Amino acid sequence: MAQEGKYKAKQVEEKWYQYWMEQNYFHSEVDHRVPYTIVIPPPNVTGVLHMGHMLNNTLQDVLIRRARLKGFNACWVPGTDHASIATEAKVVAKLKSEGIDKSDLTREVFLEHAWEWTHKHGGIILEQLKKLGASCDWERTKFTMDPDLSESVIQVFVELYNKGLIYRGYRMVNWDPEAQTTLSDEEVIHQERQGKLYYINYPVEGSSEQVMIATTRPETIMGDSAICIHPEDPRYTHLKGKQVRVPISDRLIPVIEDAYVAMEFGTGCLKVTPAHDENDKVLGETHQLEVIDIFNDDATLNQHGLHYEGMDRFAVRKAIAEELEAKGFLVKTEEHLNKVGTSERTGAVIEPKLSDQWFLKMKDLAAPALDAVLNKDVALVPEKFVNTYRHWMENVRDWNISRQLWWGHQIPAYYYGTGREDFVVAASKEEALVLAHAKSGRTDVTLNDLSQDPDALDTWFSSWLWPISVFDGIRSPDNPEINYYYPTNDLVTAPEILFFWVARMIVAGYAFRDEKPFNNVYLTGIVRDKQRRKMSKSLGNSPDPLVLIDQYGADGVRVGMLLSSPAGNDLMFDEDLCQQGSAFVNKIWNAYRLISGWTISDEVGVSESAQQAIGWYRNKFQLTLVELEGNYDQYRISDALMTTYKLIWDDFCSWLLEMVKPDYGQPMARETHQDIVQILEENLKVLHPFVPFISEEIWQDLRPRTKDEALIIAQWPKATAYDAQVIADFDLAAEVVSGIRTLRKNKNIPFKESITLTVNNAENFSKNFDAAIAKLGHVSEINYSDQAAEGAMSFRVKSNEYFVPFSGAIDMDAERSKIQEELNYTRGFLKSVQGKLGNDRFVSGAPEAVVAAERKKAADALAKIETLEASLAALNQA
RNA sequence: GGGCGCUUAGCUCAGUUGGUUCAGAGCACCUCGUUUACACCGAGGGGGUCGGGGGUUCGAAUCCCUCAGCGCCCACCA
Repeated sequence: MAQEGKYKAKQVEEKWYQYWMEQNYFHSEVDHRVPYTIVIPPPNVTGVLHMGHMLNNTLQDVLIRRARLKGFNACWVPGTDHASIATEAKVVAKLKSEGIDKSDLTREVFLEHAWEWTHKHGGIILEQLKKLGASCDWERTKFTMDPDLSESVIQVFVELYNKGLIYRGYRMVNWDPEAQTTLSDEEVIHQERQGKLYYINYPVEGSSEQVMIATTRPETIMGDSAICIHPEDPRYTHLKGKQVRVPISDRLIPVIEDAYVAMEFGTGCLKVTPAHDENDKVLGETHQLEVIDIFNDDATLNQHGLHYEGMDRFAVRKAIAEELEAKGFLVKTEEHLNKVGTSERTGAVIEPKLSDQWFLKMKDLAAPALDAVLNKDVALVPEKFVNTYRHWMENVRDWNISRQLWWGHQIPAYYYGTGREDFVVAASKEEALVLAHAKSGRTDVTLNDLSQDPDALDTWFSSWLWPISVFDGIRSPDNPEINYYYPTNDLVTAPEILFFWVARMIVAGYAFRDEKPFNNVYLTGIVRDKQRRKMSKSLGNSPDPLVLIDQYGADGVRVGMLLSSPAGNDLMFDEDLCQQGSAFVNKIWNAYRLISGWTISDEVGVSESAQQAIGWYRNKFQLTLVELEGNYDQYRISDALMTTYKLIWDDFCSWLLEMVKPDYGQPMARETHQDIVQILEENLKVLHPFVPFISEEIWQDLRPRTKDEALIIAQWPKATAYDAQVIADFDLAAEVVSGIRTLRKNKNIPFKESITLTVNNAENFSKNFDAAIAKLGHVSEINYSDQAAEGAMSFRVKSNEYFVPFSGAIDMDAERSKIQEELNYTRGFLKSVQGKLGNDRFVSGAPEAVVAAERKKAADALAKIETLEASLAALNQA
């Protein structure tokens, strides 16, 4: 079918995506084939597509489509994450805009709102992925709060608790006063902030002396329980055993001694606030100090804050500093740069807070997961992340898995009394009751007496099971699906969640299936703008992916994303890349237009140049397949794309099609056309993972295809042996063509005007591509001669010299100086090679092959000098 | 404060075990070219003392040391 006009990406893309869906090509079921599985990093259920998703999912789609073409049973499981803190925050904000406060609602009513929100916005992002061409098995779409996945989470919690790995502890945790929940250490981002160091005097009881301490948080003096000095600090020996009076709150607190204090920092004297600092808490325990929590959950001061009660911590800091100064306690302040922990989600400054939380012991669980990565059972790509991973795993701390949120999996712990240990852990309230009876020894406890822990689990406590739970491998560990699809093959995700998610999935894999969750982890870079800023909504520097797709087509955007994204390196995104992507798509389309527009004839024979060209391309294609294999094996996807890009643009379009193209107005031999179509079809297969839509469009347009013959499920080109000599010979021929073109350009010989070409030193010239050279150089006749032609322009390729008679006046001087220049260069080159060969240490020290290569170079250079000298002499004679 | 990594053409990046098939690719740029698929094009071309310095070696973009700049991860010094 002859094709006319521009390629209409949008129409084509909608058409084929719909067709693929209708034909169910994306769906995978257990069968006899080898599986190739990817589980998607589940995006937030109410999130929208951003550039990071685009990159990530394009990569996954490339991998899955290639696997499908290679005959694997390709299964890409999509889904979404309930993202407890992010989603809850959105719902809270939405309610607030309607004048509803979360605290006015019961848990049940709030959850109704949350579900409503989820149903309304949930899955939008998956619809957006379809626009990109993502060939996910949509029938398998999962959500981390689906009933089966939720059950898996609860089951795992109960199991780990029963094994003694989950415990409830009163500990210092990271409190986000804005979201009013705790955060794991990983969710805390340390930022450098310019702050102040306040020097404050505490009066020593029973003396007129004062002792000066340094603190960055003067507002916490209300919670002070002691002053701490180093036991060997000579400056403070006299304070031992004394008491001091806390300014403003006017309480007496002891002076304690502990080697923890750094004598050289500040004044070497430290105030101890056990409720609000991790280290102080340890000191407090060692020295049995009082714990005074001065904050409410929203980080305003409570009754311990005296007249500051109800004020925000930062306002108090300022106010209290003023009061201290007014009362003469504040000695001085200094500028001080310190690291402040902030919430990854809300940006609020983290408040260390003592509270009851649930923890998972990580040390033992982490061991097999660490080994797996170190011995490359699970390969991280690029490898540099292994170091980071190891460091984290070797120093892994217990995981705080409880969150003071409602949206999520409620912790399956049930309290039956007021004592610290009056609780049981069970999958259901009914089971809990049985356990409660047993544990308490009381049979009068009823279901109504049981109250479930109000906290929800950390989001990652469900997503760490993802590769297992999507195949129901927790609840039913022996089902055929999990046995078939697990472990999955590749995981494609961002390095920022290496610890949050990837590491924990590996831990879960070994903990619950005694097997890794995936073989390879491909860590993509972060998508940044041209100024290297991370693309983010708040900066407003991120283009809308859907707008890009609208503008450049999904194929164009996919190519654009992949053009510059080596594994692990950040991607400097620039819309020009999409431009380049759609230019490539356009190029493919136009090549097809050319091919489909040719007049075919049974009357004409196959031209010699076409025959030579097709022979060459088939070899070149095979070589390229080998290269592609290498690119993919190393997850060098952008290299694989570039390899394909050059194959199509340069080899196929610029060389092959130009060589087979019939002269103007002439028809093409049927056989040639068939060969070209067959070659095009093989090209489409290697193109398909990158540009699925246009490749399918052309494939389907070439000839009618049944539903079993779609490109998406075609067979990857078969690898056959190729002749490297043919490729090398063609490279030489291409250089000859280039030589002719340069000469034409320099001498202003228009292409229309045919030339004759004389090859000197013809025994070294491969005649395999003479017709191709003639076609591309518009050469009417090729002669072979041992002698330099006279009255002709010349150029050289390797050891051959090529002459083109020139009708116009020859610029003898220019020719002479050109040859002279080359002669000088070659002589210099020979000299350096000879110098090397004259060096005994080189000849004896370097490997023989290297020395031999140098000798050959010398001989070649010598021969070249001779021919150059002869040419020069001939020129001088003329 | 500790650990890891980066610095190669105007831009984004390749360069596996040190050896002129290693100084490359794509884009951008310059020149010429549009009745014959594509100007989202074709042909041709210019451009880097491989961050600075030192060392090892017959030979270094590649190995070692050092300086400068950048990035990431981890970390409780008030």
